[in-house]
Amino acid sequence: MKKVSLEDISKELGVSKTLVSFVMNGRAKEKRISEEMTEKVLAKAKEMGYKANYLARALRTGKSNTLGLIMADISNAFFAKLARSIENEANEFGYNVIFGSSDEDSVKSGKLIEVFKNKKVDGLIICPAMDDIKYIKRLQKEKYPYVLVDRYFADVKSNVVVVNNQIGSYKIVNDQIKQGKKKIAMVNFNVGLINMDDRFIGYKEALEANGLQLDQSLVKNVSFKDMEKETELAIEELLEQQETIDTIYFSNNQLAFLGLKYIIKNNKSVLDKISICSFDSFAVMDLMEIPMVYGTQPIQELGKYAVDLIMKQIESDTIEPQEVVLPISYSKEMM
Amino acid sequence: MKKVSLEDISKELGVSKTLVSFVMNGRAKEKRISEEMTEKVLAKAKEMGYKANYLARALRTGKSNTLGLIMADISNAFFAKLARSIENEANEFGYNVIFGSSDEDSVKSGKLIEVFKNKKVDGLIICPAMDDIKYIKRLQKEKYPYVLVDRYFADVKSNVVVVNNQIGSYKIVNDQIKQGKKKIAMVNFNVGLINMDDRFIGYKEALEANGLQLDQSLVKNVSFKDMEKETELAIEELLEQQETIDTIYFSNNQLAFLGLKYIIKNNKSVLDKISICSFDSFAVMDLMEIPMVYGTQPIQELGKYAVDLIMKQIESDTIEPQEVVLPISYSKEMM
DNA sequence: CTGAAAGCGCTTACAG
DNA sequence: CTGAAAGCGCTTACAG
Repeated sequence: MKKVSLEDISKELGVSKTLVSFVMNGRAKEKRISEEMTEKVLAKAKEMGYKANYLARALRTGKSNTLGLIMADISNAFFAKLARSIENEANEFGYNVIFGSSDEDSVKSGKLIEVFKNKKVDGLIICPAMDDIKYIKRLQKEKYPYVLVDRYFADVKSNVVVVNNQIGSYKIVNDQIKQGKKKIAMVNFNVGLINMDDRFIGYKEALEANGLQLDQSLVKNVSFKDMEKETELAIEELLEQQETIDTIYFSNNQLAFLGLKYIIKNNKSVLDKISICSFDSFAVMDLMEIPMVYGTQPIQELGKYAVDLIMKQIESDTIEPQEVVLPISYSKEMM
Repeated sequence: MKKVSLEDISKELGVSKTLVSFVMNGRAKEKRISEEMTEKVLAKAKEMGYKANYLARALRTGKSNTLGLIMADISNAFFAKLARSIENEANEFGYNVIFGSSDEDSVKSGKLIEVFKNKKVDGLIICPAMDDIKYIKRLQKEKYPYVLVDRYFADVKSNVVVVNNQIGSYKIVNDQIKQGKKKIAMVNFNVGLINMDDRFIGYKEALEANGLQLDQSLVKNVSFKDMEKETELAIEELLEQQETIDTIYFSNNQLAFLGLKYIIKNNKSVLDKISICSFDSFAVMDLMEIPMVYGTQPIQELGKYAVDLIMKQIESDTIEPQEVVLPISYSKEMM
């Protein structure tokens, strides 16, 4: 392991740590340290293979140049891409990212928040689980820099970066109706997350706006824990009423994936009669033979804005919480 | 932000920091601190909302309880799943993970290694890019705990966790031949990575073992940087000779995805004549109408073994480098 | 232009 | 059983 410290260099050179520190941090000019001294220090540092210990610096300055990222599950394509986008933007500011997955479990996210704070991350980017509101409130009170991505809480004024779930959902469902569909089923997450709720509201409003009745038997809710099984069950139940259904609308990519998988395996021909649409896309949707309508979230932008908002907070102590709402795009022209 | 320190508690209670530290670290019994004292400290700590500053602890103990993870690109499904597996296993040991993507660029991975080391991660898990061997050699010399995943270098004895690329590849190609295919094209990465090389070797050996000639015009190499364009070009060139081809074999999931996308868009019918197979799978392969043979890597195990190997190194200073080679599984029974 | 010294918040020999 | 003190490796007022 490395062990050359500032002190080692200063001793070698018979100068103070202060001087070496200034030089190593590029403050030589500012501190009016002579050119030759600067050169000498730099040369010696290189020769000895000096590398600053960021931990020590962080302890002293209170800045770790590390961001904490908490998502439901980094192995999910949406979050994986989000993580990458956040990583890239964080790098632009000289930051690294430490991450953790909550599995939509508030106990886990609570622990992650705690640990990351104690590791002195300069800010937290969180895709909060349902019951995380208590932690978020505390962060808000402590003025700890954080930003919520993908989901948020109506009760806490936060820095937030999300897509417009309601409008996006409305458009997709409205498009189905305009195409003549009248019995549109929805498979949704029941994790109590506002983004999922909004997608449901968009669905409902599209129905209403077109004079259609909301039929609760066409709305299926699925939990995170038993996602696969419950999605399959939901599909089964829906297919039992298949004469009365002409569209199945999935509220996110995972549900769409699981649902389609089940349909294709067990009852593929039903796809001739029933349209599929999804709020969210998964990678190869458009490689499949099944025509589908789906939204695509601007993940790059979500990540970029999230980091930018964190940085603003880190740089200036108090800023008014900002809400960034981005539009989603669609797989084909819709009205 | 938090600011309650050990000292604050010790002052409140009129005891020493030492005592408080022992109690907070659960060493009260061991240090024979009285029950009541222990209780008092714990109560006060809770009351004041004390949280240990891990940075300070790390600086003092030399252990940060953080692992550095460097992959080509965390947004790639393979690496995303690997990251998750590593996260889970690291958590078991009380560790967190800081990550970075190299984009197969050795300059980037070099920087990441440096930064993570200076942030004092206790170990590095690396999916090395082609020219990373120089960094790996240095880590080896410094006895810095690290493990290579997915790829390795024949020149440096390292802790390594990989799949058996050569055998896996052999089996897939051999299976095609047994099914009567004679003209098997391969689309491969030319990033100079040993895992990719091994997949090519497996391909070659399967041909040879079956008395078939290697035809270089059927082997297409693609770079990481222009992956999409070059894959499309490769497919185009292969399809020009389509009378002479009966299988296209992709050496990883990304190439398979891009290649299939292009084929489906531009020349779907060709799939009636040409079989597709892939070393690696992507999520929805088996939802597609196209029959495919593909391998599936034991990603969970890769991550688990990687962390376990790192932990062994962290716990005992010197261990003999170990190589863990895991088998891949296949989408259907093969001979 | 340069240095001595304090301090960030811990842990851990050492001493009693 | 408990405490005073050193030290991890930095940065930064303060002084000259």
